[in-house]
Amino acid sequence: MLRTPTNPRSTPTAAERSFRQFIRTFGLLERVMQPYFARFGISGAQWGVLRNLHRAEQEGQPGLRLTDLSRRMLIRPPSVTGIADRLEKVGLIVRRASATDGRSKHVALTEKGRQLVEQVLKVHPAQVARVMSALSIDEQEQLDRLLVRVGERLAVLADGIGD
Amino acid sequence: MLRTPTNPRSTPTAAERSFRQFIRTFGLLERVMQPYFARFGISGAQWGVLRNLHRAEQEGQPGLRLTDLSRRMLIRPPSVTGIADRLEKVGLIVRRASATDGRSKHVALTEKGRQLVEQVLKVHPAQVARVMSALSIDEQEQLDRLLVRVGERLAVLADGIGD
DNA sequence: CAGGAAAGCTTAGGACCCTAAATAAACAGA
DNA sequence: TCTGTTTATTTAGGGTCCTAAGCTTTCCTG
Repeated sequence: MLRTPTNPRSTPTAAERSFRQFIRTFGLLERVMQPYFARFGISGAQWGVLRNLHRAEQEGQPGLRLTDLSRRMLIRPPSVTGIADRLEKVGLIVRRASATDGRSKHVALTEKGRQLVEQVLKVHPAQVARVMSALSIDEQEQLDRLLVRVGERLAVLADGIGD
Repeated sequence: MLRTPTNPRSTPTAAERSFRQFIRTFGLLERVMQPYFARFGISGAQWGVLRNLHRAEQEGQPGLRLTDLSRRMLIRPPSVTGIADRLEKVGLIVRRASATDGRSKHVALTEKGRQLVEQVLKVHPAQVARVMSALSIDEQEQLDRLLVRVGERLAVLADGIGD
């Protein structure tokens, strides 16, 4: 009844271990970030929208289409619709019809939204550092490079799905 | 209107880059794994339950409590309840009252569930390898070590949440 | 040997992600 | 120009995760 040498359970490969650890660590990250964002009354996904709108503003774009947000955040358009609905309901963003394209809607920060983003930005770098300071700068760069490589592979695999 | 040297946007730190890349890469992973599991009619979370039950069986445990699953999968008990509900509805697992503790319920694979797990296990290592083969074995081990360290830090941070 | 604390599970409600399909507008080629 | 395709958004429905709160059973301490 004890494990035998031929039992695959006894020798997980490096691929299996890193794969599992990746999923595990991400779960923990969500556990930490959710209460952090909750302090500001938002969720992680909502922060993603707000931050992207803020960046766009700083680059001279007064707003973004929902499709742009979808592409930047790597989520599907229906997911963006839902997040935008909730942010609009609490007055952090506004939806406006595009002047040039009757199909699309632009989404932009309200003054209230802008202020919230700036409030979060005051502490956000410290929060990110708090998490990543488990690693040295060199190791952070190493991790980044490894994840970029895995990400590129995943992008290829994700593409090949719609057969 | 152009970026100035003092604009934080111009110099993301290694911490910020690796943090962002981690979230980004995980999103891509889900995008790839979801359709993969869908081929078997299950979700990633459901696979997590089935695989844990299968492992428990191989170690001589005929079933697991919902709380055990919650701890192994790093998710809260109510989430396990939902997943178990759906797996039970399609006949892949069964819930049974514990003989020794009136509070808890044991969950176990049905024959149908066991067969599904074995079917998935036939191709799963290859799928994991397909993703992780973006890295050499050495790099996979490096990634694992880095993620373990970040995970340990996150576990500490997650603990300190319930002030 | 009570009565309160802790443990295990579930329900309720909110936010998120996805796919599939419905609109509506823009585009493009015959 | 007219029709067929593509693009942008939304709706509908399923599955996951969370917190808060309720119920039952067990544990433990006075």
